Amino acid sequence: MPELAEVEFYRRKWDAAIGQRIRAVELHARKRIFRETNTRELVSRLVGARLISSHTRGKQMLFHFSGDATLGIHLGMSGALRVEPANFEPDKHDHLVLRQRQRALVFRDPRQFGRVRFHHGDVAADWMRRETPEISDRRFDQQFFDSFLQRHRRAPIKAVLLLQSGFSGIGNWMADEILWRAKIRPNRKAGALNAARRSALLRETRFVARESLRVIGREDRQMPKSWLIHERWSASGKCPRDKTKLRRATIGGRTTAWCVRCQR
DNA sequence: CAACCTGTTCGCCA
DNA sequence: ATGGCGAACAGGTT
Repeated sequence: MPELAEVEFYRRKWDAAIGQRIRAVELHARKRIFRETNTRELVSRLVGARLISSHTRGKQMLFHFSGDATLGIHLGMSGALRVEPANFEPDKHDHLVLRQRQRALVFRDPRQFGRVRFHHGDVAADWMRRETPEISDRRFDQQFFDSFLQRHRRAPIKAVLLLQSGFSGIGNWMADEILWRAKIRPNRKAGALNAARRSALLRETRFVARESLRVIGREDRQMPKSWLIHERWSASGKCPRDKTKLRRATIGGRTTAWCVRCQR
């Protein structure tokens, strides 16, 4: 499931563990999820360390532990974080288990498009750093937005919205939602949007990011009925505005749903 | 049984 | 050198 707001939702699941010591770490170093990660160091540094804090940068989660240790988790397409009782027994897709006295912190990812990283030291590793401003950041302004679209002017706007180097945390359903709200056809070239439409697109990008973060924090997380997300999966999906049957096609390498009537 | 999937990275090409 | 695009990664679900 994981895009911006869901990543935030999963990150918070491990908040229950803050301040507590890790007593044991269980993983299988050969799994793809640990590609290019020093798992021996991960285990040796995390055992005995306390979880101090965590945050997200786009879809990347960062968990900070005592002793300058940072665990990075990316959920990929099918990843999830859970908190389980102390006697939890992992199955084959539970790739990482951090055991505390009262609970087990679990990372599960059947498809293993996600990734577990580890870094020790007070100087940040490349994967922890990020030049890209978050959508909510003041630096994500019209100037940044316009120059990013200009740089990718030959690509369809849908594909541009999926580039994490500009739209931190935006994924497939959010991109469709943003374009639908801004009434822009997903296959329109990014460089073909005039100033008024770029302004609308920035506004709707901020709106969708802010609203999904606000709503998805709750356990019964459902976006409002009026949102495109409820219609975009079924073949019979209709535009929430004018009830036109949605069109579906692959744009920017992903399945895209849009309304041919109100998106131009 | 086949098609499909809320993500990223790589190699090829323009 | 930079950007666009299709393929590959893998297993569960429809």
